Amino acid sequence: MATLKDLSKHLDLSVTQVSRALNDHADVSEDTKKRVTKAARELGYTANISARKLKSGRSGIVAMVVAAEEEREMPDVLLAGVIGLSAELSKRGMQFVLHVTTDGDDPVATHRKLCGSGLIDGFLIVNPAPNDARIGLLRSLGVPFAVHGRDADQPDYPYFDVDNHALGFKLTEHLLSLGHRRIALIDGPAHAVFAIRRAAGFQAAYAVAGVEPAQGRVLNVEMTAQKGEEAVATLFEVGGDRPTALIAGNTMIATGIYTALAKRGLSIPDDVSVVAHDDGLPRVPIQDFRPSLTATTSPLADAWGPIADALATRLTPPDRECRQVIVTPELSVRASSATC
Amino acid sequence: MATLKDLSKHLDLSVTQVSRALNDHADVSEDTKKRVTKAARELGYTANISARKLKSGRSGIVAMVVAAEEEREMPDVLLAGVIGLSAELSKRGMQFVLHVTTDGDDPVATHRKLCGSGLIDGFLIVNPAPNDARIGLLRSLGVPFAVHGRDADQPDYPYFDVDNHALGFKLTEHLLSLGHRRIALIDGPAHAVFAIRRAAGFQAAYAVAGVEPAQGRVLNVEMTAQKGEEAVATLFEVGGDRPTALIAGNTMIATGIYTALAKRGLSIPDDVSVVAHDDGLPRVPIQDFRPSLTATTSPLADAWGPIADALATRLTPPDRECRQVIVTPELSVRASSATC
DNA sequence: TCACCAATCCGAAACGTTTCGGGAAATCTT
DNA sequence: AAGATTTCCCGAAACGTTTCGGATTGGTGA
Repeated sequence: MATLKDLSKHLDLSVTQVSRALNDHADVSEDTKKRVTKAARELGYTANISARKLKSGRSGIVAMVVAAEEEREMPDVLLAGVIGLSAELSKRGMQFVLHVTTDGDDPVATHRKLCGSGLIDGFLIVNPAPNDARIGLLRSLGVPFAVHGRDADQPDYPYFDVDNHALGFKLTEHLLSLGHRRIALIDGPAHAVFAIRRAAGFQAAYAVAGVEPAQGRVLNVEMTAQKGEEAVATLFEVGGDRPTALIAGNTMIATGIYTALAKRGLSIPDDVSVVAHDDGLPRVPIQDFRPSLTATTSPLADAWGPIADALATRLTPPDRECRQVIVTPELSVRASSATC
Repeated sequence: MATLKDLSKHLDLSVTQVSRALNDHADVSEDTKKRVTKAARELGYTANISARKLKSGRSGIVAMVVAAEEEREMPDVLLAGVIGLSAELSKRGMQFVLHVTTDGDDPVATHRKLCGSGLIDGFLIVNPAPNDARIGLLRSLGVPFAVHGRDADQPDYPYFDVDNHALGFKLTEHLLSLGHRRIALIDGPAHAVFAIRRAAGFQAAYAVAGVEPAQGRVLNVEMTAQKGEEAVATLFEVGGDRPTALIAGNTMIATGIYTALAKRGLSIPDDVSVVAHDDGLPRVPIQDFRPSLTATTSPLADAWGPIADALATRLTPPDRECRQVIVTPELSVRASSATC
């Protein structure tokens, strides 16, 4: 592989000047910049990232640590994240290290080790828990990171999040306005912040409508069709107090709900109204639902670009900008929700 | 972060000796080795990988490049691969870099660039094409790599592969022995070596049985339930020459076949026999099929360990062993296949 | 007593890059 | 025409590790 020294010999310039030319510094003439970049292309020069990192501290590599069990919990979402983030980072000339921890070993320890290994510029975190330990560690170590979601209301780090409170509120408010009172929210695991916020929005909608909130129920499950089906089973086996409307945390759960209700001979929306949040997962497109599904929409795919940007700007001195984005999804009313 | 120099000061030893102690060299006393490792643990020392790579050429990082469109084609398989490989490499103290190329840019160029970036020890390649260009590049560059599958009969590189010819042969032979003559193989994309080999095994079974091979059909599709369903539609719409038996390339395709036949009111195995190859994908467990599915089985999960080993041994001088493994799956006859 | 050997240790150089502190020549000010 | 400024350039040091070639012991056999 060609090195700076090779280039400098070939061009009869100092190594210094070649380096500065390639990094587009001010005090090198336009002419030499052209010559240098041309020669670099011809000789197939690529900067040695190890050497760069060693000297300057920048490698352009960011990492994400995911637990294998977490992968199993929400495979589609994580897959979308891995692909989306990796692609967006590649576009920005950065590289993406995915580190899967096997069952049993601690993600926080893994972060600590990776920090010490001296080749990673920053981290990406998805699906934070309340008061997330990984975030705590990275903050205390002063290592840059960006988060999909957030573990507090006013975080001091860059993130991209959906307004999950508003999302829960809108879906619930819609159903309440149609006259529903016994509504069940079937959403992701209770240890996920997004589910907690959505549940809060759900409660808030009851409060604003002046309806006794005890009539609402929240079920926390893994976000798969299978679990959605089981949740419906739980809700409808238990005698008289059946819900008249269901809210699904994503379209996979909604799929499960649709099949479970069909199995029971209950029709949508005549017997039960169903609404959902749509992440835009390619595997379960919302157009495929019959009857068409009333839903809030905010594609996961929209998140990866901003998150990559947030981390990239965070990494570039001297400003170390802290970019924070919250998007509020719109509600689209379709055929799956009707008056009670 | 603590460095070797910090340790050497703290222990009143030379940097050299600390390094040699940590790397378990022969000419350092057992006593100092103990002292050094203890101090390293206490001070939280982690070797700086950039520096190590720069000097010694070893970083412990291996990369895999996947194209985004390929991800879309076989999401479950690729996800399983990413998780499995990452986990297995982590176990061996190595790290796994996943690089997703966005639509349009060339995977081969990406490999070349990564080779030049000076931080990757070797590559993993999955799902090779016949005469794979990535393999050609890495070979010519002398960069170590290991392959899941193989692009030739007797490759000169480390790999782990299923005997896809035998697999296609066994499934077809089974159906032929039950009296079936019009058999359709619905398998992965025509540009994948595994599908080509299976098709060859399919043809070979016809030849050995002395049956006119023109009665068999091979369909190449993306390996999803959706595409499996569509394939059945193609096969059964076209008038009189319907197949009496179907072979599915994996359990996702088999799922599609089951639903498509059910929709048409065709029963398994009375009207149509169905057999499949089972990759052990967690999403579509073979136990869930009704009637139970006759299949060859070889879990993808069994591949990642051997592949990680193959690459790891390949990377360790001086021997640079070339480990090559082929497994032959067994056929389990169940309820989905019967006499014609 | 002396050379010799094994067992431990160490200094210094090197990997390829960035960056600090200057320096020479050309151009501009007065 | 002398100083000030701009423009372009360079040498050398440093990042943290590994490794080469030797150096220092204490002990052994002649």
